[in-house]
Amino acid sequence: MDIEDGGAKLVDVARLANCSPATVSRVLNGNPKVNEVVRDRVVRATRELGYVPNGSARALRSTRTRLVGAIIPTLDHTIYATMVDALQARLSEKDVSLIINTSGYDINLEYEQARLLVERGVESVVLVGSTHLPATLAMLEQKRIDYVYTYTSRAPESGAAVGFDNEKAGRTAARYLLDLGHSRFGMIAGITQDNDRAAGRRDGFLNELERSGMERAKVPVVEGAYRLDDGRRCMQRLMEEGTRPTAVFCGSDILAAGAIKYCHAAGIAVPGEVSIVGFDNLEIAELTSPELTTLEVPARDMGRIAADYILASPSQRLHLRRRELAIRLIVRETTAPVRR
Amino acid sequence: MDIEDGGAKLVDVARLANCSPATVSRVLNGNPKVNEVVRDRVVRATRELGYVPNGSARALRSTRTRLVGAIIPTLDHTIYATMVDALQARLSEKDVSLIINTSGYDINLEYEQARLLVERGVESVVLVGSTHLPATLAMLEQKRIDYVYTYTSRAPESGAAVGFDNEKAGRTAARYLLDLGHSRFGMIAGITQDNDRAAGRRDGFLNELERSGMERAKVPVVEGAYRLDDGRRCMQRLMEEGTRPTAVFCGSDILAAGAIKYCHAAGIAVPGEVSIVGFDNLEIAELTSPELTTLEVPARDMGRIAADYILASPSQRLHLRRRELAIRLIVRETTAPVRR
DNA sequence: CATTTCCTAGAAAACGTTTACATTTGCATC
DNA sequence: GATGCAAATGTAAACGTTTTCTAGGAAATG
Repeated sequence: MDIEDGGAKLVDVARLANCSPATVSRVLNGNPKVNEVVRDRVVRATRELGYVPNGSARALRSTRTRLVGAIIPTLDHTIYATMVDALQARLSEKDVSLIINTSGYDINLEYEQARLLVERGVESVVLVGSTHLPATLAMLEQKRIDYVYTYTSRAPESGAAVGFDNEKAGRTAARYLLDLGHSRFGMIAGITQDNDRAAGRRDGFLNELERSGMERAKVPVVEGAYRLDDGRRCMQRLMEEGTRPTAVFCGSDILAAGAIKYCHAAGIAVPGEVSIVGFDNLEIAELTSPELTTLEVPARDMGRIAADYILASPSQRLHLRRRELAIRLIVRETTAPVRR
Repeated sequence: MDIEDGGAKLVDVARLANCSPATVSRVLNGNPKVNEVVRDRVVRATRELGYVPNGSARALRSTRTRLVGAIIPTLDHTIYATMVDALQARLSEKDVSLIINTSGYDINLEYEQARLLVERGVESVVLVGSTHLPATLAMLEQKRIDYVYTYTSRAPESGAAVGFDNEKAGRTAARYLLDLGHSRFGMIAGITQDNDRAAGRRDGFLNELERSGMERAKVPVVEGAYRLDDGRRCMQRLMEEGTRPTAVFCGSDILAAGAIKYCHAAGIAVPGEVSIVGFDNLEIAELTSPELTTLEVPARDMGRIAADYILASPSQRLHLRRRELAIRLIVRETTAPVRR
């Protein structure tokens, strides 16, 4: 009986507790119909042997893995890291484990990772945005794995969405700047290729401007990756090419922070000569000087609510699908009425 | 043959490819000794059925899960998120999945999470720091699961460490400030309870000052959580109580950023009246004004190297254990020679 | 006291793979 | 032409649980 080696198994516990494996299994799974004294023997034996159940065997037999997968663009961007943090925290309260994968904004890579997740037997998948390979969704549906979109309110046919309306958020930024009297705009968007959120924000911004009589084509839009340097470079292009805007909307606080840094270096007053609005409300929004006016993305809430959806029973879920969260405008110091 | 339902199984593939399950298994696992034409039939059948192997069954039979676990304090702190990002990226190249857990700096919670990871059958565990419950390590060792410490160079008896020497880093900060001529110091440390890294930095800092003749007890040390607000509050205490220091070392860039904000608000010149050194070299170090002098933590490298260790064969591993990375001092604008 | 009911616990059959071992086949060798 | 060998494939027994079904008593009922 060399239990030392691989570790004790269920039968070892059964033997020590002087009962059948079935009974041990019942105790472990909280099955109520087992005598108290027997239950006690089992619990004691379990502890004595340091028994840890074999999850694979358990999953194989019961067809329940208690595993959830998440595929996000990157963990380097706080906005995603925070969502995952909240998601994991909530899931682990219920002993559900989270496998995380980063796709680097590449939907083909995302497909491969989804495949691996399916193979692992995840019961749900958290995805970011609504742009995915049809094959990815088809695979999940075929395997009866439900998935949740985040950072968007555009819900899939069959599935859930916990997020916000990026287009509306873009409109909000435009509305705010218009109300400050601005009439010459620019935008630094995230890379919109395969990124519905970045594209949505841009479209909303331009739509609202158009509705107020601006000519869409005359609003310069440059795209950059979510890095300080790109923000700097993009701002430079905006300020040096064509007529200089007095108000710039950035698709991320990082881009905005870079833009502010450029202005400092170039001697352009913020918000005196140009107003800047960011997006995300990261911690850095309080660190730029002047402090950054921005739109708050409820990353933590999304993670928590996505977890709640996943943990809910099928009947509860019906109410939880399609949850649209509000985006708040946080006014700080980088915006001001246009100078006459 | 209702394959539609649960999805095709290995036997279904075998039937369609007109061979035995064993052969299908061999093809799937890249076993070389299978005829090319048969292999081709199998591959075709696999694709046609959209077959995805059952990971649980596979893991149960082969005793290999290709699963790795990581338990970190939080994903909200960029320094950890970045490490995990790199770790995951490297692991997924080899089709190894990463389960992540956050412990919120609580080593009891860490134990529970380690337990769950063991149950899931992870083959390795990545831990942060060297302070863990003995029970946690005992469990891992008993189950023959190897673990890797990160953010520290203090390696466990049986196990690996990829990180840096926190004590030495603290000494570096002290040395640098001493060389600038400072003689009145203060420190804003992270919470040192159950946190060997925070404690190590503090000790190193104080040790080096002591070696230069300072009286250890006369150096005020306040602790704060890694949040802007705490940095602000701690700096206030440091500047208002006792004799005012001319040089402050902070256990994190976040704390340093808060400290700088306090100085702005209080009208204290940085670095004119007080020099500030941070720790981590986060993106925010470039966003404070003045820009923050700090020590760079190689988060991405740690993640990558930890992954390399995990993926290495047992024989290769011997060389990879105990990897100490260098900490670089990044001089920016928050430090200056002491004013006479 | 016989019969039913209820509850607990055991026996044994799954779950979908991998793999040790056995078998077949084709070839080369003597 | 028999024999041996290697390579390719098949057979069947695991892997460690959960769960269905059945059995054994004890308690309740008539």
